[in-house]
Amino acid sequence: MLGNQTTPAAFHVSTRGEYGMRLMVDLARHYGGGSVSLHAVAEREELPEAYLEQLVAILRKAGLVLGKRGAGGGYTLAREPAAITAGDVVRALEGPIEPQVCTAEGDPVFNCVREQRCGTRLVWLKLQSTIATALDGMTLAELARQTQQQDVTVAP
Amino acid sequence: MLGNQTTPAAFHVSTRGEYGMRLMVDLARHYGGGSVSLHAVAEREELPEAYLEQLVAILRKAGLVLGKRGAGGGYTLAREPAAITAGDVVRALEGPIEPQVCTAEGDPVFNCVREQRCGTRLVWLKLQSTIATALDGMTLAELARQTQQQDVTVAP
DNA sequence: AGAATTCCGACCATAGTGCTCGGGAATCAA
DNA sequence: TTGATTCCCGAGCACTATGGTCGGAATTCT
Repeated sequence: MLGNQTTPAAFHVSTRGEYGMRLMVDLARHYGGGSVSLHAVAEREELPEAYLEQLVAILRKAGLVLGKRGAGGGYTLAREPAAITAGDVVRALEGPIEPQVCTAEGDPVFNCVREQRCGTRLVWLKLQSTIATALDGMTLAELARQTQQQDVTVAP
Repeated sequence: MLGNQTTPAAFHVSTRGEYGMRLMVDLARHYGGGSVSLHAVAEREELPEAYLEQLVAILRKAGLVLGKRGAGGGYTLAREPAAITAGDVVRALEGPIEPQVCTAEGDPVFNCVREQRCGTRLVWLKLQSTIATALDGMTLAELARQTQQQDVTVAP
């Protein structure tokens, strides 16, 4: 392509985050009811099962889900739904919340020589903390519950 | 690559947004002092001038800057620095703030059939409004001023 | 006229996205 | 023990986005 203007969308969450979140909410809904197979999730959520395998592998390595092999096996949440936040899921699948390398989470990295005269660092810092706070404030329990009842009315 | 785990970073702002924001803050600092050439900006901010041309073209089409050709020409902000927000700049360069297509800005699009039973839509909705509020709350005037004084001390 | 500078569009290399496919290993049931 | 089920693992692949470069036209100032 070229000097393209059609910049698609800012802060877009890829299918990793999207599908992964749906997977986790699905597991939250069935929490306490034994293992859930990826096949079942893929069917309910209408997602490609082979692709979900990749995503759930990441979630397992992040310690968010437990896998059980064999017939009757499947996945379960590693902790109760109220103890897993949207931030946990997003960070596992999409990486650390980090608008810029100089605004990484946790450690205030000072690897940029322009640091002091940088007029834009504040933007990305604020953004980082804002996003993190929002995501860390939502648990899978809430998300699973919110959709039990059908009233998804959000004021703009 | 393959089933890669090294997911780089979530909510990463590309160089379009990064460089563009630095360009705009630079223009804000020189607001009222006539046109500023891209050459000067590129030198001060240590950015590739040819690439900046592309970015500033987008900003001009978005009505955020004005270009003046010829010797002594350059760019100026189209409005006063206090009337341009970080959100304006980011939206122009990176596209609308839209974590998911079903959570586009402005119009609550209902193009998703899963809508009602979708447990994750609330996450992206909240994220969208959170990000937009943060970015729209910062003006170029503030950013330009903040770095005049050297105290960039932000509590984590 | 000549220099400066914006404007415009083509081109290109690399990496990330969004999957598919094949096969191995564990577990359960008949 | 055989087979079905399911997780687990790694390779491959098409497409798009990213992050630029380059050459040249048009405009304006001196």
